[in-house]
Amino acid sequence: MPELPEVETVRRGLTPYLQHRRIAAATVREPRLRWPILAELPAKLAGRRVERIDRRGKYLIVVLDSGDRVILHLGMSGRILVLEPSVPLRKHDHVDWTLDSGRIMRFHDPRRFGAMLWWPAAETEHLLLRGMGPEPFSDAFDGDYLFRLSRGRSAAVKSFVMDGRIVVGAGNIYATEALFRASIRPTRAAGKLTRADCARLAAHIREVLAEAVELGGTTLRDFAGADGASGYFQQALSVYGRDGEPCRVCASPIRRIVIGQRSSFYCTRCQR
DNA sequence: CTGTTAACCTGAGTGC
DNA sequence: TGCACTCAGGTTAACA
Repeated sequence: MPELPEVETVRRGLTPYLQHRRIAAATVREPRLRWPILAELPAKLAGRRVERIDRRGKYLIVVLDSGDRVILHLGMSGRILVLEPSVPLRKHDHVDWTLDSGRIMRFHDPRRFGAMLWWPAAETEHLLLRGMGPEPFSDAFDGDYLFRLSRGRSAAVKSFVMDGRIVVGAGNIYATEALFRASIRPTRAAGKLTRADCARLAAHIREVLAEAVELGGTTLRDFAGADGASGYFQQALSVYGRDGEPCRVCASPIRRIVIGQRSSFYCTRCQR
């Protein structure tokens, strides 16, 4: 489900329901996520107030009044919804936070690649977040940065920009779309990009992510924001999932290949 | 260090 | 209906 725009959409949807609210109780029905949920998490959460929700890459960080934080990740299939307590439980509803408003924040994740981790106030840095690349909207991320880091790299440029140590937030959909907008074939060795290529690529990564955030993300299967609404960016997809269909620019057929075990799509004419 | 691959897990869709 | 198979928006660990 979630790349940066979807995670940001969840953050924005969640914030009005969680910010400045107290967590009355937490229930963990299935602790076996990507990493096990700390057994003491419900006890640690009970009575805490939520200061705010931050985002770093595809991670959500719930900051508590105690200074402790909870790191949330949605993996491939995770969803977080705020619901009335009368809504019946479904399969894979692994965690509930009951808020003092009476509503429930419910974490649902069929594939369990997601995570809910405790980050104590005393720890300045979390292992998971260490070594992450810059946010795509930050000043640190631009064409010069991409050019510098890509020198000598033989890996496909698509794998390169999906590597969270290079830049965070661009997953399979948006990396694919940004490469189309930048007219760069996803198989090109990162080290063979010119300065101009890198400048276009950085700009288009930022642009496509920003547009997707504004449209509430991409809903392919079951992505939904905290209020259950779906995103609208799928209507703006140029190549992702369009294998065999005509390019919207030149009408050449869009081709599907596999790079790094992930489906990739590109226009054989527009992208070199 | 870089690059590639398998692995984690469940469900939906397709073809026979 | 049932079965076999493929695919899915992420990330890490293990390996060459």
